Amino acid sequence: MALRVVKEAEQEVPVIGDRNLRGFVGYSLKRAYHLIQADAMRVLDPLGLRISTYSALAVICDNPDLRQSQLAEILSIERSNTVVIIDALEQPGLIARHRVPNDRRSYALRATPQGRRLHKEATRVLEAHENRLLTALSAEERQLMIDLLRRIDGSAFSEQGAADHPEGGHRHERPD
Amino acid sequence: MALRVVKEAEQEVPVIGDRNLRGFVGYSLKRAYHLIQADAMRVLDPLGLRISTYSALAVICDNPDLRQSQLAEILSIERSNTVVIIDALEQPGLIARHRVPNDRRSYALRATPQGRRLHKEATRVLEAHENRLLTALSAEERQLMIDLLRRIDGSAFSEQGAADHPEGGHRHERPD
DNA sequence: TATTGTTATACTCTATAACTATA
DNA sequence: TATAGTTATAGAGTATAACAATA
Repeated sequence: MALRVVKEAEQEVPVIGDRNLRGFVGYSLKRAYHLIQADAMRVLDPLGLRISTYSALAVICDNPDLRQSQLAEILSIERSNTVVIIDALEQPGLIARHRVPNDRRSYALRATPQGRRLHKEATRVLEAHENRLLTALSAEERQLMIDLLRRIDGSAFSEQGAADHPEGGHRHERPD
Repeated sequence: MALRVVKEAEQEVPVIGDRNLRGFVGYSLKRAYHLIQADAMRVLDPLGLRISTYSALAVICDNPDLRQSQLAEILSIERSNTVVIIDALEQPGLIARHRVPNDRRSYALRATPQGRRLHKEATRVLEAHENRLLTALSAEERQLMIDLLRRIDGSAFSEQGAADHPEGGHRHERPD
């Protein structure tokens, strides 16, 4: 009994927690993204897809004859990282790399019928997943969220003063 | 000239892009998070911090004598992953592991004066970073965004019907 | 038995540099 | 020379299982 009193005394439950971190959009973004991403991975796994391969498959289905570098630009990933993703989609026959007559450097990516079928099924699965995870938000709030996120994303290409500093693209200005 | 015409004809600029993916909150979340995270890493680097170590330092500063397992719970990370983070903070003397008299298994984490100083500076740097990246959003919209994200996060612990199933915490119910 | 911290390991996503073959 | 695809490699974050010390 005395032991229990001591235990409670030393436990000293923190009342602050991460309250101050919550003031950062980035921190709240990270937590929400992690939850959704983990569940998305879980529901895609039985279909043999990961988030990256589903995203690529979706873009390829919607943009026939896309080239890999265009895919990279659309998804904002590095060209080099598209290779393994494309490989993972081509191997099970979900997409195919077709040669382009006029430019033998590039491939025209096209989804196969199986790829389109799997894309449809995965999309249904993901919609159910979001409906399950986002019950706390109304349809309007979900759209509002997407719009706000889109504005963060879009502002990356026109930051404050970008027009005044035409040199632009100064990413790594290590001060050392 | 003829070559240029052919080139334009084959280029076939995609007009869809990721439009369908944009309908997923998870996708927009991922893109926005990635932008913010990359810039946060960049501005924290000169201070010798990463996002994970800054977050841990912030929580430790705000919750003196925190134990590592409590830190893990607050940040929603695995206990095992706190070890390397704590090490990275203890090594340069930003925090200290103090022994707890009543429980020799656990440590009481406390920030040093240097740790508190660096935390303050890093917080200023991160606030500037968010102000720079989130110019597209008003202060009210930023708070709205945080609130919406918090509701996604919070709903993880009280999904639909959770009140009816007091066992709670059923995270990985693999259907296989 | 249960819990705290720990180690080891693996997986996902991302970033960079350098190479090849074409243009 | 510039571009498309590729390879190799590294880093950050996360997840799981198993262990020793302690409760």
